[in-house]
Amino acid sequence: MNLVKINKNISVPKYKQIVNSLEHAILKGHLKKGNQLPSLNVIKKKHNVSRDTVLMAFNELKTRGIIHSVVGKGYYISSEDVAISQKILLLFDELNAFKEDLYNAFLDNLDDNIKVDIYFHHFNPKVFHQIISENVGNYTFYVIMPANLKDINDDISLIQKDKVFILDQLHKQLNTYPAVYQNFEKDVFNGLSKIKDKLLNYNNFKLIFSSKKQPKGILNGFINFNKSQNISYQISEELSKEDPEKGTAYLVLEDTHLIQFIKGMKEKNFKLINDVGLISYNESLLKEVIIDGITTISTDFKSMGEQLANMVMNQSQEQIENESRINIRKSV
Amino acid sequence: MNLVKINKNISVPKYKQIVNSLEHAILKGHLKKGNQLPSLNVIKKKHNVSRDTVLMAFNELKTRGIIHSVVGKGYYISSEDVAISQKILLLFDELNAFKEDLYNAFLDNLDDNIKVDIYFHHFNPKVFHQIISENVGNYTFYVIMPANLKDINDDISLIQKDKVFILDQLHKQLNTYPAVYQNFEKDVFNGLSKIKDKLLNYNNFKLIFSSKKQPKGILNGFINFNKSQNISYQISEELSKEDPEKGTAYLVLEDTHLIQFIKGMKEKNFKLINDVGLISYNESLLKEVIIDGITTISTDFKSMGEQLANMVMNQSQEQIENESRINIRKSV
DNA sequence: TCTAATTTGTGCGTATGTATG
DNA sequence: GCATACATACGCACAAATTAG
Repeated sequence: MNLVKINKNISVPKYKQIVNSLEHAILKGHLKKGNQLPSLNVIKKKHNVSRDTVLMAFNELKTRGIIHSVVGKGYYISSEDVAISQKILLLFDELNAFKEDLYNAFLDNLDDNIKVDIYFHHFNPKVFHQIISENVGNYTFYVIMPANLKDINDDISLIQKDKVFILDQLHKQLNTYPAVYQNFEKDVFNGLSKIKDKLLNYNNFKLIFSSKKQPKGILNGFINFNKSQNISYQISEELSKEDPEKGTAYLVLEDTHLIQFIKGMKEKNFKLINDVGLISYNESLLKEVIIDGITTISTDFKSMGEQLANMVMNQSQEQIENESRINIRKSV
Repeated sequence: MNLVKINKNISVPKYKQIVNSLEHAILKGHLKKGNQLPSLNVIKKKHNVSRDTVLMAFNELKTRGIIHSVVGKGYYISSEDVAISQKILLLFDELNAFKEDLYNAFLDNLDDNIKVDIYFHHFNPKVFHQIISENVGNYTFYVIMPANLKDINDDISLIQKDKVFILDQLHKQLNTYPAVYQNFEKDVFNGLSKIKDKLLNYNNFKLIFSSKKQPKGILNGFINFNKSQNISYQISEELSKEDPEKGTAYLVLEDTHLIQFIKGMKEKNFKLINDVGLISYNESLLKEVIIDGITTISTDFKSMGEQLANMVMNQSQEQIENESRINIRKSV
């Protein structure tokens, strides 16, 4: 068992590398309370470092109460409570309102000694590549939201495998990584199924879907639901001038389209439920009080953050399907 | 391998020649991420230049994020992207929806070769201190949103003075720094003045103000306005069970209170304008379509981001008062 | 534990050329 | 022509971190 690893070519000081590798060995259970450490001279010889360098490392561990020394005998593990300060790289797609709940829930459920740095790839593969390649080796864990980016497997595989966690969209290529992901197809299908009676009152169901940013699962869930219920449906990138059309229900993904829809409704003097139906994607505070409340199908961002935090801290390798909820209100 | 070339007879400054030749070496693949550079003294001796000249070159590369240094060890390549000309540290208070417009406008108006890293201090002075002290010397510019944090002058003064820009709240202690700031007192006073006729229809005006997070200027502007118009007013930390009260206008700062207010209104069967008045602080997409639109007084976050970008790129040392708008709708 | 060598980081003083008004 | 500011360059001294012997 090689407890200590030293690379003299990197910028991390040698004594710190010794500390780090011993901490790691304790964390992995290779060193237990009461175990004797290799002597100063053994490490010195084996790794070609100065005796003082090893001593510096041991002194740091001693002042932190993790090891103790017995004169004439050696150094022994006195506590397995290493509490090493961990750093997490959190790579989001973009900064938007929905990140707030997720990020705050993640931080709230992490230990205080864990530091989180946020980066954004803005759906740009080059930016993604650069962020990963420049930070590989600098963090304890890497939490990555790939969004709709494909062909990022090469980048991610630069990182030590058991340090990676995937968030939100879990593509097939990333299927081997632990993840807290959203099953969009199921979320939409199940959400819509819960209000299928209401939806059957409309003679058409329209999805406003911009394929650039949104996960394809939403599209599939929408189509599957309509086929299963024999509902006639349409898919469109944007709201057209004719929208909202009487007798039609709408599933609207972006809030800008939501606004546009409601304005159009007011112009035409349409009433929700009576004339048109409206479902919005992803919950936000204010949707509860728009008109008589807008029905939303939404990722539970708070639970996503909580589960992610637990997963990272326990170094669990599961793939957890995160919840989605439908908030049924008087809009459909 | 000769990484550095200096010709003292040409007009290009020596330190720039060092920068150029190192960039060239990275482009040619002679220097890779993690490689150690020759030490200051080695280059000094070999090329017969001053140690300060080499230091100047290394400092430029450091603020661009291309190399980093470790005291007692040396300089190391941290990024092979030599196209990056500047790196900016952007220190926000917290991640929330309002940062979206600001951040995107900032990025859109910056040159492509400028990199921006985001940090959050979460209103915690210790976190603030740590972020500053860990990153001093590593960035070309530092954009800081102090929020309501006081006693951060010592931290900020660790940074070279002409590299600092202050955002949003400009306290007296930070008065000497360039800034894009909000004059909250004026924003509120002027905003309210524009609808004073409407406000005079109510017999009381209430501000829901939580002193922990919100800038005091809002409070002052509110009080000044009411005194100038002889309007009776109240200030409260939370909405009480009696709220909303008939005949009273409300200025509500947080969206959670906004929701609470509207729910209370519906329970009591109150109508906006007829029974109560409502003004919300800071614009967001959906407020336009809540009931018949909610009047908002709002910082113009987009313009804030634009002005900030111009300011940083021109290294302008002004203090710019950013606009605020009142969006008059049918809620008061 | 002590000494020594090497490294970066910082501050101060000085000198020179160049651009600006 | 003169005064001023700024960028460039050099030299020296000392502090703090790293590593060796």
